[in-house]
Amino acid sequence: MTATGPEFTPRQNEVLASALRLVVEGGEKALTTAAVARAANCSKESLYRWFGDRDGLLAAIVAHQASKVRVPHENDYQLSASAFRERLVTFAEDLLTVLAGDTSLALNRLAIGQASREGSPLGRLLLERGRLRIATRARVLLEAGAAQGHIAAVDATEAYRTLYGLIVRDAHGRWLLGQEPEGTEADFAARANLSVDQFLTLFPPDAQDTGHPAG
Amino acid sequence: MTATGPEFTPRQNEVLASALRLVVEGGEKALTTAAVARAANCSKESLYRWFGDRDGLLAAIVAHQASKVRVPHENDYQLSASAFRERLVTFAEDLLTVLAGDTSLALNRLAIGQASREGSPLGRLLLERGRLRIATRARVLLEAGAAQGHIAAVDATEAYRTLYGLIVRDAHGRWLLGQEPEGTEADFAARANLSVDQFLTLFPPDAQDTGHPAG
DNA sequence: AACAAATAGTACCGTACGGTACGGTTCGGC
DNA sequence: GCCGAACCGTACCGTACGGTACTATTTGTT
Repeated sequence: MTATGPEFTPRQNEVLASALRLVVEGGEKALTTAAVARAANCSKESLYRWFGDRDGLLAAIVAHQASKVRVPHENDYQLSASAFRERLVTFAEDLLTVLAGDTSLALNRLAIGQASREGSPLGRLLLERGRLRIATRARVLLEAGAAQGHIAAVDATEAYRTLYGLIVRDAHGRWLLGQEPEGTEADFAARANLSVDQFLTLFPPDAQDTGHPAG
Repeated sequence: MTATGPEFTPRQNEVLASALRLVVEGGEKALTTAAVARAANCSKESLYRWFGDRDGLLAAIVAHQASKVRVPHENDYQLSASAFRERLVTFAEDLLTVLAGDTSLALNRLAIGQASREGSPLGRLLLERGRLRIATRARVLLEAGAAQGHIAAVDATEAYRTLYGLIVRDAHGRWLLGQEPEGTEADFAARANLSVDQFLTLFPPDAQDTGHPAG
């Protein structure tokens, strides 16, 4: 059951924050138990007592940070078309900002680098506690928009994935591979606006009940 | 200058193929010099003579495999609208098939896992010899299509990135994180068709010269 | 046949790192 | 003030791995 989060003591959170900094700055290679102990002013013995082993520490880092993914739970109903569009644009900007951030990139690289192992628990953690939450938030918004006739009423997951593709395209992949996110905030805003325009073009509100917006 | 590829001897290619198998099956952790030497029936000394050090071996693996990215250089002109669309669908299917493949995923994971290092040569290698080639091929196709009036004549790079986003969405990210590509060939074909439909909706041929297809 | 170059196989070295043990210190409970 | 738990800091251990050295064997050349 995992009880939705044993969480950690404040001290342990401090240590995890230090460990996260190491990962962000130097990648997985920099995350040795000795380095964490030194950076966090704690003993290796404590690390092992708290997190079991190195893998447990990695998992704790990801879980700790992913738990900070707080999606704003706003009321999406009774939105005008323009307000709905504004919500989508904000979502797009937030998504780009998060994905281009040091922390997100570092944790994704960490989890992806370990994903060859069977089970790939880090990847699952990131998928379930990071991406899934964001996707859920967006789906709620999209379903509300559909209910109010702002967009075509189709499968929210399909619609969300299309929206994601239009917003992110291949940028995340390029960033993960080391290409600098040259995007300024203004660029992100422009990208967000354009992708939402495109999304609304593909899912126009007038479609009566056809499941395929572009068929 | 790098002379577009010093390439390797047949024997060295054999060794690189063995090394690639190790990476695909066990990730970077499985790629120890001893394991490569054992798997390829060669000596560690030869490995170091040929590839310099472990990083050189990694780079050689990526370069070797990336050099196999052979984009079909077809004649894209004098295509009917339906033939042009068919080309796009084929491209989409090929892209999904490649990205979902074991080898691509393993090499991307490898390069991404190392991308924290400054310079991230593996990432650059993959970007320049893999993604860039594919993008170039697609851009040529798109420019031809635009020249023949099959799609709106806009910046080919922008159009390609949108096409990529519509085809791949967040699937690549999920796969990289360890989620199984549940897609069968039929699923890929359906996805390819739908994404091309969406793309053609966003870049309709009738637009005279507006740079913004959805603005 | 003689020789040189390349290579397989193995043994070896140094180090870095995961994990453990231990002494000294702080801190809360009684 | 006393005790035990938790914890820091450090020292320590075993191993795995990157990289090197050496020998035996093959291969190609003259």
